[in-house]
Amino acid sequence: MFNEQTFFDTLSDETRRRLLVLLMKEGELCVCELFCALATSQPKVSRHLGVMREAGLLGVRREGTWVFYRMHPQLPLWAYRVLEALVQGTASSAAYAEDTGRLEAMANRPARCCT
Amino acid sequence: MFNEQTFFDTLSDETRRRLLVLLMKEGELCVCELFCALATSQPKVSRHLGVMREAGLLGVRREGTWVFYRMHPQLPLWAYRVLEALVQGTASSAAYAEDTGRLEAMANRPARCCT
DNA sequence: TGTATATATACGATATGGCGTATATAATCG
DNA sequence: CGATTATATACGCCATATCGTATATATACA
Repeated sequence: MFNEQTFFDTLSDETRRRLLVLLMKEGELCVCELFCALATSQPKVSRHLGVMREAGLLGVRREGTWVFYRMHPQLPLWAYRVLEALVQGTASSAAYAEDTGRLEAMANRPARCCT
Repeated sequence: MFNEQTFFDTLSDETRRRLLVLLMKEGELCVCELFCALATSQPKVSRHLGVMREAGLLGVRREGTWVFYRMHPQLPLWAYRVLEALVQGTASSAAYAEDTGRLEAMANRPARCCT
């Protein structure tokens, strides 16, 4: 079940907020797309995704060797509204533009993943 | 100016969230009302209020020896929406009911303060 | 079965944040 | 000014979270 404290702990980390904004906007992304978009290391992103999955924030789907993450379909409405407000607040930021820029610049995703 | 990281750091603490919800609902409260409502110590509440004031989340008004806190009037819209969603998520919680219960049970506030 | 790719986890080090207690500041009033 | 009430800050302690690096797991494919 969903815990308020855990939810806000999640939001207190910038990396996790960037991941959440991307997933809110793009719908579903694989791990390699996410750490490419954020220009950071794979273990770092995996750890943060794991935290959010255990917190009930994210849903996961495996397809071959790729793992796709998305927002959890049964997220409480109030939590979803918090995230929508976060997306709104982030929309015009330079950091978000850079993240989406790298995501869109990534060739053949996820078929030929970054390394 | 308003910092996103600082804002979410604020929300990661339960005491601060309880204070924010009370201020969102009640509009303006003095320090003694707040630490009575939360049934906790005065220094603890003062420190958290100070953190939120410096973060640009709260406005302050002094009246004699009392200090009244309220939500900052120029809070960014997206941040206000986050807080509205938090209020919604908290509305039916037992903790919130207890906080408001203690606040309303407090006699002659703020004229004759607790202790 | 062996290798390669994608993802997850373990571990030690470091940094940060919250707490309780004590004390300092600020304002009122006699 | 001295005392009282209300609020703010200082300090030391402890718990937790994040990071980088290394390694483990899982799947696909030759």
